[in-house]
Amino acid sequence: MATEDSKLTVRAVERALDLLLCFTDDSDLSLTELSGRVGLHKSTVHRLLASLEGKGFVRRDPASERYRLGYRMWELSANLSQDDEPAVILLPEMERLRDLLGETVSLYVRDGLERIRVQAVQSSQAIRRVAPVGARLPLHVGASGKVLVAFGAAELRQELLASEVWSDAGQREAFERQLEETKRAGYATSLEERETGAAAVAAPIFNRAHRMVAALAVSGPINRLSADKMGEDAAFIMEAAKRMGKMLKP
Amino acid sequence: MATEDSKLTVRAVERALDLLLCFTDDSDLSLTELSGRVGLHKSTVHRLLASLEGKGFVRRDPASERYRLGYRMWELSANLSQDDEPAVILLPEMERLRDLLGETVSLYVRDGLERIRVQAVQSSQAIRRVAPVGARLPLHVGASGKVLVAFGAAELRQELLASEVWSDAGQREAFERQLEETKRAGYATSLEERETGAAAVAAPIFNRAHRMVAALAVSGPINRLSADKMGEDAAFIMEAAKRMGKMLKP
DNA sequence: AACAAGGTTTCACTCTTTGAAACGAGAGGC
DNA sequence: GCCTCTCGTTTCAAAGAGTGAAACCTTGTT
Repeated sequence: MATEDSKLTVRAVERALDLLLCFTDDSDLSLTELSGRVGLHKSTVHRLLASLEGKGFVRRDPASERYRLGYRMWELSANLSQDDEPAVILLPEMERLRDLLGETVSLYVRDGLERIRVQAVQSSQAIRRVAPVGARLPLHVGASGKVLVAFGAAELRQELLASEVWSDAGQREAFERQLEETKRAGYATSLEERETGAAAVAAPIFNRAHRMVAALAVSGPINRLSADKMGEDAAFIMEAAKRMGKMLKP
Repeated sequence: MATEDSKLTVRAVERALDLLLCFTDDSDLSLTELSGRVGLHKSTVHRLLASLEGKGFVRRDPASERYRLGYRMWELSANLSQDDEPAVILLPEMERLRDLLGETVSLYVRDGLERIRVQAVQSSQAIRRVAPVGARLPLHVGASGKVLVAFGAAELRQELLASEVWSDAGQREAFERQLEETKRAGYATSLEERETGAAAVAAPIFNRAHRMVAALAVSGPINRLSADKMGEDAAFIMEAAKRMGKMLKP
């Protein structure tokens, strides 16, 4: 890939943010590790880290001298969940749906060519789908991925289909067919697409301006969520999604 | 103040982080607002925001076109609470203390010349101290501030006393006396120092290497937490703090 | 239609960032 | 005790990257 839009962004900033993103995989890292991770010279990384540390985005563990995310991140993350965030507003409704169906309920929003699980309530059953909030997942596998693409902007669909995520043309064409099916049915399903033994049903949530803002997903083990069962549950999920859409701000 | 260590940090990165910090006050901001806030030219801010947006740290509300924190922040904040974080490990003990005393319990760590409330469990009483997690507060007022300074590094104490936070020398000297009293007693109290009608008792939490890692505070309305009552509660709080210290990782 | 108020892009100047290399500071090993 | 290896920090010259004024575009308003 070429330099693309070399003028429109600031390289040093992007590099610093790449450093921050290293901490999604590991909680603490040394300078040399970070340097290797992002492929930059030690001195460059050191300078960038000093800037991050100065603003409190990164700190050094007093004992190990290793770098970790700083407390400014705690401060910022506390302000993430504003009252107008779907992840906050829809939580009670998600709990109701969880209690109704007995399975784990998740809420996804799209971010670029990926999706983020911004909220989740776990099933209380012994065998259940565990869904950590904050997880970033691909858009081209899973029920909510299909929903987010099928009911999203046409440009997104083009961009995803033209991207490099497909193992072969067959996979891409199968996905395209599933998109059509999703638009027709109003919901999507997935059987062991991303995790073996796991199944999911997902439906779009539209705000009052008829724009899709999130995907609501119910997921669990395949022996409880058979194809038939998912078809039945879909009605409840779509109804809940409709109700949720009316609760949103804009 | 002069340019200080002009060579050791990266200006563009610091500016970008300043932009991110603007979102602790407001959930969404326009380019012009941000530009005014940080005192930089629109085009500069635009370029920095493009970099932040490209990495997902900032996004634009599709409806209002205004900037907000992006979903990468959700992802990162989900990874903040590692299993070795005091804020996570100590939560059950904090709940026990809350049930024992019936008042709001908070956990603070120092960050620079400030402190962050990294965890809190609210009292269940109708009149109670509300303590949002993530809040950044000054070090020179409040019971936990005194604890964090009194039992912290000597350099920190020097730095704080030499800083510009004091309204007059009398205030600073009173604070120094309270530090001595705190070290002697093993805990600190505050009566309406930061918020009128609020009182607090705080004790240090030391890890097994005898380094102070956090301050444990119990706070409530001044009519329930009289000076006498605080003295009695202090024993429970110090005992809880001691127990908590043994639960920490390093 | 003309205007105003954001937001976006261009462009020349130069200041800032960059990475190699030198320097320090510990931690083991011999 | 000395040497060596590794990791973090600072220095420095070269140039590439960031900066902000200004022009441009887009959208909504009078």
